[in-house]
Amino acid sequence: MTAAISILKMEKTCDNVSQILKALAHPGRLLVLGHLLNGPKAVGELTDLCAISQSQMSHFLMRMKIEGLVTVEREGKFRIYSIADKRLGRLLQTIQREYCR
Amino acid sequence: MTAAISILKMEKTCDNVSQILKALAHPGRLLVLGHLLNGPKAVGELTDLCAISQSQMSHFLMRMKIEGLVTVEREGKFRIYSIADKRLGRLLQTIQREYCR
DNA sequence: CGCTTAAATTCCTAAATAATAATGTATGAT
DNA sequence: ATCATACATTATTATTTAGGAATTTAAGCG
Repeated sequence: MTAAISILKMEKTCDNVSQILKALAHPGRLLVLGHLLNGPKAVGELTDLCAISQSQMSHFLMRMKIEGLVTVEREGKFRIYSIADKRLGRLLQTIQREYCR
Repeated sequence: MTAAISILKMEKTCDNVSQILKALAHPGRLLVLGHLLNGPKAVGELTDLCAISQSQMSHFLMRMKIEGLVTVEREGKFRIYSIADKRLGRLLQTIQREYCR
């Protein structure tokens, strides 16, 4: 029974999964991820796009980096953030498809 | 450009979406929803399946009902909870597919 | 009616999260 | 070496959330 397997897996993974979802579950961070879904961006770009303070954006990004949702790479004096992996991309797309219409 | 549309929608919906995700983002509630994905269940059943206290389960269910994730109906002295809609079902399945393996 | 079971509600305390402001650090340009 | 830019870090306070215990409500049964 496939449902039973899912539950067994879920019992083992729900702590990690809920950590990930907590990192997603914020209007500001969700919007940042939405923009990153369109491609990697520097902090300043994201700050402009989301119209929030530099400090708050930095906190958002730090949090999401710690949780493994985003990755950074340096490019001169900029830092370019990206969606960390395909799984998150697919999850975000599902969220958009189901709830952003 | 479909991505731009998504961002516009996301700007409008991210508060609501993040509310929903917050309600999901808890190991206990996630597990409850996992069980409900297998079909409607009474509070006592869920309490046994998840091995948590009656009080905590009731808190979980109340929270999720307020956020519209679950629905209740009375059946004698039991209260039967269900996943509120297909959208949530699909979201949960995506979460399981991507993160519960 | 009084009792039991099922579940909700209230109350309380601890812990996590969020927001803002201020300060610090690395890089590139002059 | 100095300065501006880009971003991170720290500190602080306010708000939310979590969890447990106790109480309450509602239904069914003797």
